[in-house]
Amino acid sequence: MARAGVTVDRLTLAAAELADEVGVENVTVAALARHFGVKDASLYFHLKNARDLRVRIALLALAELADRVAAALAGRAGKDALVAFANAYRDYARQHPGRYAAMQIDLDPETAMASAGVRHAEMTRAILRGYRLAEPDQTDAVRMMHSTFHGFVSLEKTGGFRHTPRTTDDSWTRTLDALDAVLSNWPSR
Amino acid sequence: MARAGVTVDRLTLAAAELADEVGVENVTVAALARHFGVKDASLYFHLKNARDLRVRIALLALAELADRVAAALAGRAGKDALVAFANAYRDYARQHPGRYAAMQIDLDPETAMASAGVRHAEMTRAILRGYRLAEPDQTDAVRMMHSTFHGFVSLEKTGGFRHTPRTTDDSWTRTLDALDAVLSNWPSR
DNA sequence: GGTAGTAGCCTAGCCCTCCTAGGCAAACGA
DNA sequence: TCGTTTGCCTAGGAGGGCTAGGCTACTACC
Repeated sequence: MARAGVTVDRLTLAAAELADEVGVENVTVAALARHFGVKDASLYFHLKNARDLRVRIALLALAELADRVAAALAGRAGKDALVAFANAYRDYARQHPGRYAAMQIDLDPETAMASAGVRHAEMTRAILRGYRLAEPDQTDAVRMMHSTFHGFVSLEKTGGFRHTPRTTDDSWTRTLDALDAVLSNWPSR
Repeated sequence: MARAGVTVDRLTLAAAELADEVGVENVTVAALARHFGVKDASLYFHLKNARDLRVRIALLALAELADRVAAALAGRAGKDALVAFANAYRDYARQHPGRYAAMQIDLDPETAMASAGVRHAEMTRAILRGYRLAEPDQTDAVRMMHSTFHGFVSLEKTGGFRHTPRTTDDSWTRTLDALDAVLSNWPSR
């Protein structure tokens, strides 16, 4: 009988698309096998286990996001760079809710170090060059930035902002204004 | 044979404790049934389904958190209130990781409106009284605050800050300083 | 205090997912 | 063309989610 031509990469991509459609929690090895017209047991030739699959989705998403952020950041500095970074981040999360959710998985340290998350962290730090912050303020600022972005995006997604009529887009713009303001004028100890 | 004396409240509490121990994703109806020395099918007399159980954990957590925040806020104003709120929030999330994770479930609008999440939102807004912000800045500031808290706590938990030596406690303190600074000096449009 | 009704638990059983063991056939390199 | 590897298969066990239908312990009311 003809082979389906399954590879780990095709598997990961299909899983990522499935995640965006039906949510990560519904990305199962069995569903993926059905998508390829193959028995679920066959996929264990390519995958270690179900967690392995989710980790691969997360790594794919991290790489894609880092690419997008890098493209958005090219040739920009200061607030311009901050806004471009933030919008690339939020847009990715909204266009790929499943991939974004998958990214939140707890990676073990070695995997995390080998992932595009490192590139991501470096780019975040690069933005702060425009704001002239020395250590340890720089680390604190990086953490605050990332917290704000991630927090906003995930609250927006789970409907945490639904009870107020104001559009989330407007709040997002103003939050970035505020972030730019603190970074420009970081409080001293 | 003697009855186990299972009630929805006891079930929810046990599930919340189980969530803190083994993670929400491992809170199963079957595991809960074992804990009460009862068959899993019996629990469907008390619960609609597995999702119902998770929603109940979320509602319990929201109520507990709102209580803690309310206690922390009593008699405080300005930055003092901001810091007390933030610490109550973060402490709860760290002491009850499973409950906190359960809180992130997507509640349907009616359930959300009837939950302690509303109280929580009101208290967040109350803090801003000390900063004299008019609408719509107030809403934007509430959203930014909540985003920062949630983002920081969840990144801290999933290990997003592990790659830098600086302690998360220090970054947290400085993030609150920065937040206080922007709220005190909210940028105009 | 007997008894009807209901609340609380049971068994049986179906479907789904995860995963392992062992087998066979297609594709490929020598 | 003939192994060897690669890719898929069947069979099956373990465990979670959930339904249907039945029995029993408790409660309330006459």
